[in-house]
Amino acid sequence: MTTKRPYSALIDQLKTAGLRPTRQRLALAKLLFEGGNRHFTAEQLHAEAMGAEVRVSLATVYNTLHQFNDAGLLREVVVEAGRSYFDTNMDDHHHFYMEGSGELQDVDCDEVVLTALPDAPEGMKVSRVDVIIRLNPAND
Amino acid sequence: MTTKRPYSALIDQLKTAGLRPTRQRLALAKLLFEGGNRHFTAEQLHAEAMGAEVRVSLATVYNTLHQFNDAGLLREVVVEAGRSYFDTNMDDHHHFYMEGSGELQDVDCDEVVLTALPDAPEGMKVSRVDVIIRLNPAND
DNA sequence: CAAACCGTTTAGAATAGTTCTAGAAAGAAT
DNA sequence: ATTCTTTCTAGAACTATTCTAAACGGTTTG
Repeated sequence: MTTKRPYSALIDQLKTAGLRPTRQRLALAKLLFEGGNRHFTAEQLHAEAMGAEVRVSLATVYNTLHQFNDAGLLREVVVEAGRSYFDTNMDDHHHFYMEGSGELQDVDCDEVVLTALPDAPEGMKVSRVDVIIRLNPAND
Repeated sequence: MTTKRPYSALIDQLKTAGLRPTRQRLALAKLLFEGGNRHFTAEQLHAEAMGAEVRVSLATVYNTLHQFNDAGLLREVVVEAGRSYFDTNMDDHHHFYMEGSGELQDVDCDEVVLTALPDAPEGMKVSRVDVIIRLNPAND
């Protein structure tokens, strides 16, 4: 077993990203990256941390999420004005968005095939292509 | 000339949508739909209205934009958390988004070809597919 | 045309989500 | 240990948006 150094992988990831492995960052990273991929808002993560043993301020949650985003450990998904979602799945993929419940669901990248993309305008380069499939309850 | 009934088309559109053609709605509709397609935020439209002859409250701008959106006269585009953009172009199309400047640009739908889309989950139907091509300044 | 009716507008307050601030705490360096 | 610097915190501030209650204005009716 490797229980002696429980979070060495996480610590290394943080260090590599130029982030000191503080108690708070480790605790949040643990919540986020242990177990499968997740979608959540800052408020949700904060509530979850408070519910668990972890005591972090909301400001720290926001800071940490942005730092993790910049470091490529997670990504922000914009589907709704006035609310930021984050996604720990860093594979190339897209999203279903349930407009009623506000729920997000991953769509594997091979299920959405983009066979044509326009050239970026002069002096610009594409940083990312987001495909959001908005869903409503069917009433058949 | 047809200056006698200058906005009869707009008036009819509003009536058809179940909206009374009030002074404010007509003035905003005029700003929005005369001249080509546009991207803007509520604040921008409000500022523009104030700059012109039109006196409308910000709350009315928000109300009107949502009513127009629901009526299918324009559509909301979500590209950035914490800020709503609206687009008067109702043709099927997608968007470039300049992450630096916050500018939006239309991408004709035949420039983005989606050859595969996943089935919507049970009991759901697709209401819209948004493709957002995020751009950054190239530094070649 | 007047009166009444109800949708609409308004200014300002309220709210939600996020960011900022200044001081306290805690890793890291010496 | 001491210093140095980054990070954390609570709470204030800020931004975009929505709500509220009262005033207004189209519209319909008599």
